[in-house]
Amino acid sequence: METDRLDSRKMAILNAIIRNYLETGEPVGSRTISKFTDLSLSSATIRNEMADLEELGYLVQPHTSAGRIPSDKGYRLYVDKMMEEKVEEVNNMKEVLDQKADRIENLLKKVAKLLAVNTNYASMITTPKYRSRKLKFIQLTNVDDEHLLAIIFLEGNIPKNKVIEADHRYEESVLLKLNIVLNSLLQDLDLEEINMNIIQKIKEQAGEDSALIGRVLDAIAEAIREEDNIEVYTSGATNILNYPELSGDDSARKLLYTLEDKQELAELVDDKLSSVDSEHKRTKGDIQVYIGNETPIDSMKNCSVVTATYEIEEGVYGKVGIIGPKRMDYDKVVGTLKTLMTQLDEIFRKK
Amino acid sequence: METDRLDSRKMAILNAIIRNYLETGEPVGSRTISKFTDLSLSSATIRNEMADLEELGYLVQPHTSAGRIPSDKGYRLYVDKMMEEKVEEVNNMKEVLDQKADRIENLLKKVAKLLAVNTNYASMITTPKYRSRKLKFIQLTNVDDEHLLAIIFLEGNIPKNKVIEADHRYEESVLLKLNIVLNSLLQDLDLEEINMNIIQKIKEQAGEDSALIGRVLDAIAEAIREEDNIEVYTSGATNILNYPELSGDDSARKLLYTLEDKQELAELVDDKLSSVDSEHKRTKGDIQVYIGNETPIDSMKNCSVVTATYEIEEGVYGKVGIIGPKRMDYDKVVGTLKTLMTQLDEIFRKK
DNA sequence: GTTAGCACTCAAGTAAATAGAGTGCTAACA
DNA sequence: TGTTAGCACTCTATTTACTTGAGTGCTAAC
Repeated sequence: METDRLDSRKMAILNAIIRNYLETGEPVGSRTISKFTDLSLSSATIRNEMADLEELGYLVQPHTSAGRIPSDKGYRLYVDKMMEEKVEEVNNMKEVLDQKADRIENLLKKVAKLLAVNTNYASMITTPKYRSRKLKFIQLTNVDDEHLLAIIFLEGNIPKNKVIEADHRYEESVLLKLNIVLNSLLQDLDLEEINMNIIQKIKEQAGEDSALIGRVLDAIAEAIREEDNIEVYTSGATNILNYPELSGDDSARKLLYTLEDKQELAELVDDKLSSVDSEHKRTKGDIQVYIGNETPIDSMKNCSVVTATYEIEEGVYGKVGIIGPKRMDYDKVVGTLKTLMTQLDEIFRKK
Repeated sequence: METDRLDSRKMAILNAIIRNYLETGEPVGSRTISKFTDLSLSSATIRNEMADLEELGYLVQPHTSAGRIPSDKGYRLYVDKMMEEKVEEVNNMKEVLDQKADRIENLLKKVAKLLAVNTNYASMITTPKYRSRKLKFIQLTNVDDEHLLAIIFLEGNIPKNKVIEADHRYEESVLLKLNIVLNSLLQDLDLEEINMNIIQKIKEQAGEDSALIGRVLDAIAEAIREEDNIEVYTSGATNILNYPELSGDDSARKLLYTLEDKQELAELVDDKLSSVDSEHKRTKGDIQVYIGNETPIDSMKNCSVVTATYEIEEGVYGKVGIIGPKRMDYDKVVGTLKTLMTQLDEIFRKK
C-alpha cells in the first residue's frame, strides 16, 4: 500500500484540488489549478499529473468530460498528511459554562446544539458510560401509608429515586434497621455481585419484613440498569438537508431516520463506533475521522464522521461526533472538536 | 357565512371528491366521480356541480385543465360534517401498557412513537402541565462530608433530588431539627407563597445553621421550576418526507426544523395551541383539528394538525398531536387519537 | 519534462413537438 | 328545467432534437 509515494509536486496538486473542491463542491478542472496555485504550470501539465493521481486512486472523475473530485483515499491522505488544523473558537461556549448544568444531560444537549450551530453539520453526543455501576448507599424513607421511597446512590454520586409500594406504614425504627442491613451487605457491589447468597442473608436479617426486600432489590437493579443505558442526544440533523450531494439521493433521508431514533442510534454508536476504534486507529490527536465507507454505520456511508472521546472522570467517558458530507471542512471540524475537548475538560475538572 | 347551504347532491359529490383525493393525492376529474359514485350522473353534470362547488370555495383548481382538489374550507366541511370516524386499533399499545413506565417521560416517548408508527405521520406529545406546583415534603440527608442531599416531594408525588454543598458534616440530630422546621413552615406552599416573611422565620428557627437555608431554598425553587417546564417529545418527523406535496417546496424542511428544536417547539405548543383552542373551538369530540392556515404555528401552515388533550389527574393535562399533510386520513387519525385517549385514561386511573 | 493545440466527450440547458387529461360551453333531449 | 352528448380549447408533462461549454486525452513541437 505504501508503495505509491507521491512526489512533492503531486502532493501540492492534490492538495490544491481537494482544497478547491471542499470550497466549491464542484469537480475541479486542470485550468483552475494551473491558475489557482503558484506552481506556474500549464493546464496540460496539470492534466498529466491529474491522470496519474487518478490512476493511483486519489482522484475520481464523475464522468469523462468533468473535472476531478477526491476519492475516499484522497480525502484520507488529506486528513492524514495535508490538513492544517485551525484553532477554532467554539462560539457561545461561555453560555454553557455559565448556566450551572446540574443535570449532565442538559449539559450534553447544549454541547450538541453548540456543535451543530458552529459547524453547520449534524452532531451527536452520548451520555458517559461507566464500566459498571456499584451501589454506594441506599436509604428507605416513608412517603405515605402505601409508599416508601428508596434513595439509591450509585458510584459517581448519582442519586436515583424509586418509589416502592408498601402494604403498611413502617415504623421509623424498622426502616432504620433495614437501612443498616441493606447498606452493610450491599455497599460497593454491582449487579453481578449481588447473588442469591447475599440476598438470603439480607432476608434472614430482615426477619418479618423480608417481603419488602424483593421489591427493594428490584428498585436497585432498575436504578443501575437505567444508569447503564447509554443515551444519545443529537442536534442539527436538518442541517444535512443543506448539502445537495446528500439530499439528492435519499442518503439524507436515511440519515435523518437514523438520527431520529435515539434508541437505535445509541446501540449503533455503542456497538460499532467503539469496536472499530481499536481496529484501525485512524486517529488525529484524540480525534477519529471516518471517511465514507470507513464508517461502520450504514446510513452514514455517504458522509464523513468525526468523533472524539470526552472523559468526565477517570475511566468514565462518552463519545461526541459530527456528521457531515464527505467534503466537510475537516480542518474546522477537527479544530472545533479539539477546543471543545479542552473546554469540557476544564468544566469536569472544576466540578 | 352559513348562507351557502349545500343540497344533498352537492354534499355527496364533494364528499366523493375529497375521499378520492385523500386516497390518490391527484386532482380529481369529473369523469372519475361520474363512475366512482352510485349517483349515476354524467361527467357533464358533475362538471357543472364542480364549477358551483368551486365558486362556493370548497374546491380549487391547481390550473385550468386539471381536476379539482379540496380547499381548506372543503376540508373543514369534510371534517365537521362528512367524516366517519373509524374505530382504530392502536397497534402494540399493550407493549406500552405492559412495561411499567415508572418514569412518565418514558411512557410519553413510547406513545409518541406508537402514534407515528400507526399513522405514518409525525407526532408530538407534551409533558403534563400543573397549574402550579406545591411542595409536599422535604428531607435533608447526609451524603458525605461535603454534600447533603435534599429530597423534594412535589404535589403529584414526584420526588426530586438536589445535591447541596455543605461546609461540614451535620449531626443527624441537627438535620432532624432542620427537616421539621422546613416541613412545618413550607408544606403545601408553591413558589409564590414562599415569601421573605416565611424565609425569615425559617432562618430564625434554624439558628446557627441558617447559612444552609438559602441553599436549600434554592434547591426547592429549582426543583419546582424544573417540573414546571413543559417538554415535548416527537416521533416520526422523517415521515413528513414521504409526502411530496410537503417535501416539494421546503415546507418539510421547515417543519423538520421546528420539530427538531424541542425547546422552541415546547414554547410554541404551550403558547399558541392552547390559546387558539378557546378561541375557535373546532372540536370533534375532544379532538381539535387544525387545517392548513388554521394552525397557529407557522411552519405547519401547509399541514393539518390534529390534537387531543390527555388528563393525567384532575386538572393536570398535556397535549398530544399528529402532524401530517392536509390530505391526511382524518378518519383514521381522529379514530386513533380517540382510542388512545381512552387507553391512556385507563393507565392513569389504574395508577 | 513542458506546453500549445485540437479533436472529442458528455452533462446541462433550451426549444419545439406531442400526448393526454380535463375543462367550459353549446345545443339537443326528456 | 335539469341532464347529457359532443367538441373545441387549455395547460401540464413528456419526449426529442439541438446547442453550449467545460474539460479531457493525445500528439507534436519546444
